[in-house]
Amino acid sequence: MEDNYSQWYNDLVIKADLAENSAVRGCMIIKPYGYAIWEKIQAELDRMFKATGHVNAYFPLFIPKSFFTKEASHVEGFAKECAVVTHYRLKNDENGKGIIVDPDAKLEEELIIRPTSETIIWHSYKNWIQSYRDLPILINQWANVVRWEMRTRLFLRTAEFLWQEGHTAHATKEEAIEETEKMINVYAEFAENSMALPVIKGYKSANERFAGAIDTYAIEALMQDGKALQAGTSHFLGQNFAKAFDVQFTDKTGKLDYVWATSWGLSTRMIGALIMAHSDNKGLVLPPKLAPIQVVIVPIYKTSEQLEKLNETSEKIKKDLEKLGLSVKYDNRDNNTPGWKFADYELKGVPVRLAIGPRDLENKTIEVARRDTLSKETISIDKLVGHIPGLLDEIQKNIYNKAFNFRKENTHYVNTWTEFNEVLDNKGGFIMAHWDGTSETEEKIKVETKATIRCIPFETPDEAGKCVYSGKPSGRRVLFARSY
RNA sequence: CGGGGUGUAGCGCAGCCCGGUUAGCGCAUCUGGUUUGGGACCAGAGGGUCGCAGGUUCGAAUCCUGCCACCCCGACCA
Repeated sequence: MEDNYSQWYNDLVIKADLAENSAVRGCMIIKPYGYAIWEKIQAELDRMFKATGHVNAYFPLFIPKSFFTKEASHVEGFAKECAVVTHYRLKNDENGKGIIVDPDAKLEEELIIRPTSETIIWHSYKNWIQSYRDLPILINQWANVVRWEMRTRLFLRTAEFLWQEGHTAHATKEEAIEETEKMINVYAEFAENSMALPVIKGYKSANERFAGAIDTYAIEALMQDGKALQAGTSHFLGQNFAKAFDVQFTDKTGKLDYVWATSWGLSTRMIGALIMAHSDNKGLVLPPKLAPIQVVIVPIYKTSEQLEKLNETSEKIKKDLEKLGLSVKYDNRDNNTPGWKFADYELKGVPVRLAIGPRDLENKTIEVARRDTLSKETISIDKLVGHIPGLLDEIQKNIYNKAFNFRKENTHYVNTWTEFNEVLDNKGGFIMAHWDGTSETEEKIKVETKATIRCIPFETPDEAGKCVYSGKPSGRRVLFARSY
């Protein structure tokens, strides 16, 4: 494991052409290649949301301050990290000091740049919901949000980030809880199938719960440096927001009741997760399902006659692979050597690289290289197109298995406080340990070790034990880790 | 907001302690040529208000004061 992990990671991101720090504190520029990864993530999630009955909509970036004050715990949770718009105009300074904010253009009510959209959305829902016939509302929005964090980290915690946020309204508590569970399952399925990232689904403890939620479900993933990353959350909001925004409906029996709510979100942090879960010393390793370029073809030649012949063969291979729905790049730029291109596409994480030269043309062969194992084989061109789809599947599986085994090896079942500290200091990773269920104990553990309860896993067997900290009885183990 | 560190070419850095020619190196860029099966080589060229503002001095990237920005470690968090 790398000691200078964060340094290595920052270098990688910059070298990999993914992002660089902008002049604005804690914001990121997502360069085209990084954005292409986000577009793949978006496309897959959007498909899954629609398959589960959701539709997309868009709400304003600006939220009047008064909206925020309506839900008490929500304000408390977000107040400390809001960017606020106070004026709407600039003017030339009379003393010639350039452009200044026009003091006459002060807004009567300040506008908050959304850190999340519950408040403005529930303000709208009030007008959309009168009867049980208006329910459920199942809306998702793709948006940017701003959270003025004290400390930022590229991809993992930037001041502005892109995400999707789902906001649903339901007639019954049961239906809302079912929705909350459904969406955490969608996230888990996405993480495991598309991102090749094994995750643990579970409940958040009261301390870690979303501001304004009754219950928060989360998926937690383990990064290669032994730290946990919260990869997606789904919240059961109860009737908190409905009450705060006075959203009532008439049910089938004619009785008036408050609406039940959920919200769920997943952000560009996932790009960071992808990088930190799968990368090696040569750069990114992208799972084929999310790779903007799945196959790259690099020609090797000396003369322009050779290149012409290679162009012909390569373009045909490219077309044949594209017919299978694959994304293929043929890189015959002559300003870089093949060796340079090999290294560059490895840095970018392209799953499969094909190299073809005069020698191959003679033998009717082609070199196939895998990014995940860095292995190479030479196969007959005739068999190539039939070979690639299966190879991509295999790579996808292999990346998942590698991450799964890593997590398995780094999940420690500990029973004593000494052991707990030893594991944290020497190995890191996930710790499954008993906990007495109190916020007090959780807080003490956090202060002493920086480890928090990542989640109370859904699928953990009942097991009598004693709290690793207080020694009080516990009915099951929970997941501890140091996290991002 | 507390503790530490860094600001010198597009990027990465040396020079600063101990002030003194025209501020240097690697990568990248441009031109010409030779190259191309794992990050090519040779020759030449362009590119700098040394973070900003004061001060000390005959003379400041270098010393002093103030400010600003960024990074790392905490508190906060997706």
